[in-house]
Amino acid sequence: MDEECCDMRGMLGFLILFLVSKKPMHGKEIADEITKRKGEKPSPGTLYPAIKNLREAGFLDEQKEGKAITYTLTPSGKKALTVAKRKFCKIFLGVFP
Amino acid sequence: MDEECCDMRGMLGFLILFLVSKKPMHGKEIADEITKRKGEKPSPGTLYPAIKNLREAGFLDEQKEGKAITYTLTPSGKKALTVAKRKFCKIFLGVFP
DNA sequence: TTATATATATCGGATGACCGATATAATTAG
DNA sequence: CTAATTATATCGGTCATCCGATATATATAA
Repeated sequence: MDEECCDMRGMLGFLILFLVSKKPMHGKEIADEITKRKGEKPSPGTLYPAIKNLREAGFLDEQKEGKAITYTLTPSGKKALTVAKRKFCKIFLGVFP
Repeated sequence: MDEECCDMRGMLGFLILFLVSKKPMHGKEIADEITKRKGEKPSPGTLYPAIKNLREAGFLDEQKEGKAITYTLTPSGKKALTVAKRKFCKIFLGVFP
């Protein structure tokens, strides 16, 4: 909450699933894409635990490539995203032009 | 985070501003509308402090009517919502069909 | 080889969303 | 009138998002 806008926190796991559904990504790429959309870079302390949670929930697969770890959606991750998208669109119906 | 979907928490203040921008509402009405959209009722402990924060930020005006308090957007609340909507649409670009 | 840059990961702390329970206030029902 | 219902509000606690700082691991540069 600041002077010109309300707090826009939340939905991080959902956003990560959505981004990774578009193409496989490693952590830094996810961070960069979120930076682009939010205008602000998420800190490592935010991003990596969130990725870890999604992995532990079985929604993300990881593939180590050198020092980077590339994430893709698991089948249940795809299902979760489908459900989440439906929920999201219902909650925020009318916001998008 | 549950088994079939990621955590969808967040954006509560934004959602309240958006709902109130459509028509003046009292607390219970806001709760009912959120119930409709989320399929789950927000608890009083969630809703009223969030409304209070928005009021204190100057985004909501209140008008007591019997025991109900009807909320409307202040001019700066309208501005805040405009900014927030732009941010929201950018962050979640591509999610809505 | 060592030094630097870059990607990943964790830590302790803060804040908002969230809960269920409880309390208060006003209106309606009996 | 009293009792029940309904709307608002707070409380103590949990959890995810969020931060900046720090640590670890890997690749690249010198």
